[in-house]
Amino acid sequence: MPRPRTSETADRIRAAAMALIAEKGVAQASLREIAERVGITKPALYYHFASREELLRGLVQPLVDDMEELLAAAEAAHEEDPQRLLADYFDVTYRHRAITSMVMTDPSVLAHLNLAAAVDGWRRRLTALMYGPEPTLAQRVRATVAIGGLGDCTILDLDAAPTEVRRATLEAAYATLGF
Amino acid sequence: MPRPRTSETADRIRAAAMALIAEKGVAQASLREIAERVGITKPALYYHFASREELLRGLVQPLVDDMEELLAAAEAAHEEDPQRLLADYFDVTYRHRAITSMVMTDPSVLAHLNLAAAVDGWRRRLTALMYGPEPTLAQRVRATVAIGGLGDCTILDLDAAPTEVRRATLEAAYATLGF
DNA sequence: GTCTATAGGCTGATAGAC
DNA sequence: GTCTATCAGCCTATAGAC
Repeated sequence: MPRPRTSETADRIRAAAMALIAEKGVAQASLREIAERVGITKPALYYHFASREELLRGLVQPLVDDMEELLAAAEAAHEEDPQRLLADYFDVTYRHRAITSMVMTDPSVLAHLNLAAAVDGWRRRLTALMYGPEPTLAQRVRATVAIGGLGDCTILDLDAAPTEVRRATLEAAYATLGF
Repeated sequence: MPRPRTSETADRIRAAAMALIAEKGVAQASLREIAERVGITKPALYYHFASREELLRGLVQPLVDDMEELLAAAEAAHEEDPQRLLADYFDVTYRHRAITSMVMTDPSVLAHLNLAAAVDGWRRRLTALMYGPEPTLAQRVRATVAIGGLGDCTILDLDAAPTEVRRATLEAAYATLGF
């Protein structure tokens, strides 16, 4: 079933799926309703995506790819500066904040796509870069609070300029780390 | 439809539902599978619960009740000590960590039970107690990181003594607040 | 690329016997 | 309190016409 690399309809389907999932969660976002919003019928979706799961996987892939690339680069460069690491992590989650928000609002996407372990791995790898390969309990807790809380802030509605939110969030997360 | 105040079967149903939701998320926890685990048939559930929604609501109610009670008491006493407030908040979430974990793993329960606004209100009320009624952007961000990150820690598997996890978590959250 | 029609399975929920 | 039998409604997915 050869399909074009990029399809305008496929993009509209993805956009409709994202919006619907943000509103009602993954499980409630049915192909019927997605098709309805795009203005086509349900079977037409199957011309653009082999299955519902393939559609969902395509939604989160940009975030997954960028995060893996960031961590691989940081590990290769032995990047140890916590402020730099937090900033890079924030920027990736913020760039894909529509996806971040979707995932944080309904993490069952991760379970359904077998991505929960990957996300857990991101946290552990980030912690290892900042505190070394065998962090203490206190260090693991501090990293968890900083990274988890940072994620909460990227999706928080603060009616403030993004640059200010970014600065305030990075300051708060850095204070948590206790360096 | 008068039913006994406490029913051993109802408790077993709730336990099975909690376990199943923890494993597969709310949407995937069907009445059929819950009944199967309890060892009864699906219609038998309806003797104990009027609907699936009533069953779900009963699962999270203990956490909701305790948290509302904690906040009402803190507000009545004009409690302002951040360390005390964080500790009380941690203790409630930890006491109900099975529920906390369930909610954080799959927040769509909250949306389905119209509880998302309530949880958001908890964070705002806690922030107001610590920083006053009109916190700055930096203060709101710090409170969000501290409270959100604290929640992450109550469900983190750290293979350490609970008292140590508690101490480390409260230290990290307090450091975030920047007092 | 999109359609109509349909298969087959799962869901929450109810009726009524025991 | 629990059962069997059953309902309508929703789902993902496919077949085949245009």
